[in-house]
Amino acid sequence: MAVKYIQIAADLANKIKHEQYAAGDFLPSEPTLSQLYNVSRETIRKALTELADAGLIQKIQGKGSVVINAARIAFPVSNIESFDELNKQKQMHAATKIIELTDARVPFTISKHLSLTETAATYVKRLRLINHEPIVVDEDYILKKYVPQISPQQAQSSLYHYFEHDLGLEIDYATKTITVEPASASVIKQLQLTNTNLVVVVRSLTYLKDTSFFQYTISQHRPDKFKFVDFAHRKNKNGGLIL
Amino acid sequence: MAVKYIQIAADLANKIKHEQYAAGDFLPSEPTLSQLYNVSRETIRKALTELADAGLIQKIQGKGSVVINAARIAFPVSNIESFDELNKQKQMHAATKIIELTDARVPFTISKHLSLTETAATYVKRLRLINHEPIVVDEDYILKKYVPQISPQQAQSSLYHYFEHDLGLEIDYATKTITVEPASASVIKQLQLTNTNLVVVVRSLTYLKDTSFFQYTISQHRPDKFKFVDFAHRKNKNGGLIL
DNA sequence: CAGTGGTCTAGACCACAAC
DNA sequence: TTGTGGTCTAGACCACTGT
Repeated sequence: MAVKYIQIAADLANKIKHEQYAAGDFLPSEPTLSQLYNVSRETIRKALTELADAGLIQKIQGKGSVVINAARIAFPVSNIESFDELNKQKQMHAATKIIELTDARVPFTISKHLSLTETAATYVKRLRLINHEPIVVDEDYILKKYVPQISPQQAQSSLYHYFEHDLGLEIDYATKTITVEPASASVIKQLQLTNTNLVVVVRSLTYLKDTSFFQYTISQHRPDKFKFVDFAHRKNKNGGLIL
Repeated sequence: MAVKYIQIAADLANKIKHEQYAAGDFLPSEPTLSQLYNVSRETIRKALTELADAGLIQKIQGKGSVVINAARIAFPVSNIESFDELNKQKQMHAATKIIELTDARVPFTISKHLSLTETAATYVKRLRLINHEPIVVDEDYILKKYVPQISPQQAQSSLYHYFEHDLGLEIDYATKTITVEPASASVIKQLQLTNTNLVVVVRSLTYLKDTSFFQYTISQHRPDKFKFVDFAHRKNKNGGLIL
């Protein structure tokens, strides 16, 4: 049996999705929900906080919790999603072509920055295609310390699935930068760029639940196929927590 | 006097910043902090949750809260920051040049999508320069319903400051998309693009605390000057809350 | 005023990590 | 087993929104 507030959040999210609570409606008040689900009010509040963080509702003091217009748009690359997960969600035909799979060391620019002691890694370079069009060139450095071996079969399918389900690694967070940069000749060829030499570069540093650095990824996207969707609450209204 | 858990979070954040708690260290346990600050444990937990959301610590069940390597990188465009706020943080010389300031209506592609009833807006087009280089062309549609008048002086400085401090509007959240698109001839000229005709386009829909739509912004960035930094916890491990 | 969400408490029990 | 964080409760008081 899972945790109550997650169950309640999932239940409410489902009702919002099926428009039992439509956009603009108010949810029942916290005391009411507390009775409905037969839990304490704090538990209801945790559930509602989940929904607010997910952008499904907006809490308004003195009034209630409003369901937000769920007109969200396509292809979110945020929140540490993998190519494979994206693919499932969007029901597109995806394919992966391995370009390289060797041993390597995490680039020095990264390892010095993180003061890594172990830099032995597996390097994987892959071309991602959607509906038979090349979209992304992914390069991964995966620390040997956590994943000693990666087979071509594993690189072919979802590495995340392999890491999480088969190896039991728990990925927790990532820092990501997005820039636009000129591509190398080989990447231009692989992505079949014609009118430009620019690609969108997403660099990710991925960490495990115990805060250890685990993976460095460089994704080079075709600029005409790239879309990043973000939902953000305004912050720093309070005590700061800056930098 | 502000809220306790925010104060505590700010205090801890400060101590982390000044390396009283260094990266890799564990914070005192929750019961210990509870005694130190003379508050209940739930209040401590709220403070720690703030720090975790901000990416300053990582909570590990059974072990404690670790201070995360704060080697975060520059120029975060996330979390609904304004050009002006960015400028202050980074201590660069910024300037704004107004290109256009007229009445207009929110573009139909947006208004139909949000089923707006009121579409009367002020349109502002501005060129942003950093260290005397053109960086961004911003176009804003601001609903007249909330901001009847915008003077050139106000458009020249920070509109956010005007909205929040002078008008008392409370901006709460935004949805944002990032794409790469060919620029118009005028934008190419304004941004002084030479080797490319591509710009990074950030489109934002901004909402107030009462969930009402308030502003639509289109920012066109010089690709060589664009950088987006993101910090994300992995989600969807729990009950879902998908889409 | 009554009803809403926001904060806070003092305790309880559970899940996990380390010894 | 001990100590850690994770969940949950039943109640309290405060701040804000409406009437």
